[in-house]
Amino acid sequence: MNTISWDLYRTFLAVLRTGSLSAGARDLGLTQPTAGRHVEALERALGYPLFTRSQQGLRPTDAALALQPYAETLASTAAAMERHATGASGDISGVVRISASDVIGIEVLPPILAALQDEHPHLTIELSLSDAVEDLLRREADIAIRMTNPAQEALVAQRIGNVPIGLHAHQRYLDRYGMPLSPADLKGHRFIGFDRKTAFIRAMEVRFQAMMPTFPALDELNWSYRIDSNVAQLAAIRAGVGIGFCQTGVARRDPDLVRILPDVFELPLETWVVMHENLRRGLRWRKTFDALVQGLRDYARETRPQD
Amino acid sequence: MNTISWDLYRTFLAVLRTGSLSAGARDLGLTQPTAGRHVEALERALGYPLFTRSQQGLRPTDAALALQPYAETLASTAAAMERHATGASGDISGVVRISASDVIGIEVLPPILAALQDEHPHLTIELSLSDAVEDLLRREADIAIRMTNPAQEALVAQRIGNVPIGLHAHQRYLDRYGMPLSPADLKGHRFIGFDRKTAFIRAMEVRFQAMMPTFPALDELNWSYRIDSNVAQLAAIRAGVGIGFCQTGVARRDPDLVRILPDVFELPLETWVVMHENLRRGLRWRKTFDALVQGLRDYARETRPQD
DNA sequence: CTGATGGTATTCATTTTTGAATAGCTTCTC
DNA sequence: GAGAAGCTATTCAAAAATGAATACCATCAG
Repeated sequence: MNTISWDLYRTFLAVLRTGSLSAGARDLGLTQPTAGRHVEALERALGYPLFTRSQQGLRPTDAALALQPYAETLASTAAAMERHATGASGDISGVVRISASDVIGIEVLPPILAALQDEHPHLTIELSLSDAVEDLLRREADIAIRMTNPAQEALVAQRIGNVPIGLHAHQRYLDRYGMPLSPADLKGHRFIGFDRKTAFIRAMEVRFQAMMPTFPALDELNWSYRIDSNVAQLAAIRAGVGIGFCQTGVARRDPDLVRILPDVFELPLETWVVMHENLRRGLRWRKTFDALVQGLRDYARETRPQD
Repeated sequence: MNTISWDLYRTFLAVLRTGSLSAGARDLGLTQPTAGRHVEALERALGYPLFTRSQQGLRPTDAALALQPYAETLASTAAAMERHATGASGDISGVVRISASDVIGIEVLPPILAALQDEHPHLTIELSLSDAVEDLLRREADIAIRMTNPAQEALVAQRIGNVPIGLHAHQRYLDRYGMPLSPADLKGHRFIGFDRKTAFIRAMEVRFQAMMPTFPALDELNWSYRIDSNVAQLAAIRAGVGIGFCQTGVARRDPDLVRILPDVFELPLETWVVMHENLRRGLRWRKTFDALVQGLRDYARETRPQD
């Protein structure tokens, strides 16, 4: 019995992801006939079909979908291996992949990483911005900036500190609609919030109401601008759309953003930098990790009222 | 830039594991020249050597060793994928890989699994026996029998119960050397123990001394027969070599094995059956999981004094 | 209805990969 | 010191995988 070529798994995944032989082949730098042959060979090896062919693409069967997680793991591992492999080991060069939330990635990381790259010009940074927690054990990223204390073993973690979330609005908005001076004042204002409520948001709402009993019920507020992206919420705050949530560290940098009711509303948010411990010995990850810890600590320090 | 073929990683790993092109090729069903060409191609793609060639094989460079963990993950994932893929999905057929300690795998599992296979003749069982905890998240096994409460998420776990470890000896040994009736009596006896002390053993020793203050210090006992394998320890107990540690459930099955000082010495040992939650829907894993839980619960029940 | 776009299947020449055979080296055993 | 066993490197013919070209089908916009 001949074992199955791993390359077949790769094109299988590409076809599965893209939904067609042509697109999958394009992603892989192959041609459509070879992609077709790979899928065919895999199906022959397994003894059952993985896709139902049609003129507008290939629809995966249940069996194919069941295999997808494995193929995804293969892909992320191979990508991590290639990242690790490229770049001389003694030098600080090659690729480091960082996972962070979109706000951090857009508002906070650029200057930190720019300075790092100034120092190490051969270092390439891959930034993966999403609130989905990428799995460091599965090597979907090398280093992650997390908002939860990482309990998993095999990870190196450094606590940055608490960068709380506060309520903010632009000065222009406040000039027109007035500054809320008590929780009750909030009821008349326009609020920027989430569009669809994820499980995380829901959980936070509950925690939130429990923590801040003087705060009006969230349902009673006027959520007049709803968008899921935190960055887009921030943009809305800056544009004077209304009052929204935002990390105090980010808001503090913009002189026109004003914190609302700082004594009443404050949602703590722990920040951690986390890395797989296998990477600890690699110079480039170590340096990047240290730079992130340092840079984020500086950022966290800005957060505290210091003036 | 052309991406690296995943098959190169596979032969890279085989060569790394076996230490030579020839042996690696043999494992993979290839020939030595192709294995050599694969390694060469990988080195060319990365831009640095992975092995130093010699007449007696290939010695890996540091860079190669750094890449090994990734390749191992690839291999175990690909193996899991193939296991998952073979066997029709509606039927109970294909391969299930179980990880267990050697004692459990040799003394307890055979009848359970035999009954399961009687019922499902197309089911193939792979047993991986070691005390090394195989990682279910990394798919090194499908189902594991663990002695610790599995804290990781993404796992389905069922608690079996407490199957404590007790001191045991063969009747023949006791006839000749006498039955210890108090902890102090133990000092004159011959003991069967571990050869090299692992971190786990050391930790258990500490816990042990703390739990059983009336027990003599372990250093004072006469460890006259030392062997790391638990199965070999059991064999030694059965051969009348001396007094040794053994799961009470296993010992109870052999009428000639006598428990020593049951009221004084008892080391609790929790048992769990654990599985990756992705496999919950697969019929063959579900069935095997259930059979293991049922069979081990029966085994645990035997343990309790019931006569 | 027509043309553009994007998909699969098939054919065939070309390129690439592979294996068998062989030479040459080292180590170990008798 | 002879011989066996195990290894790498190289050569060359055979086998396998690939890509370009093409036919053909579905969908959508105008």
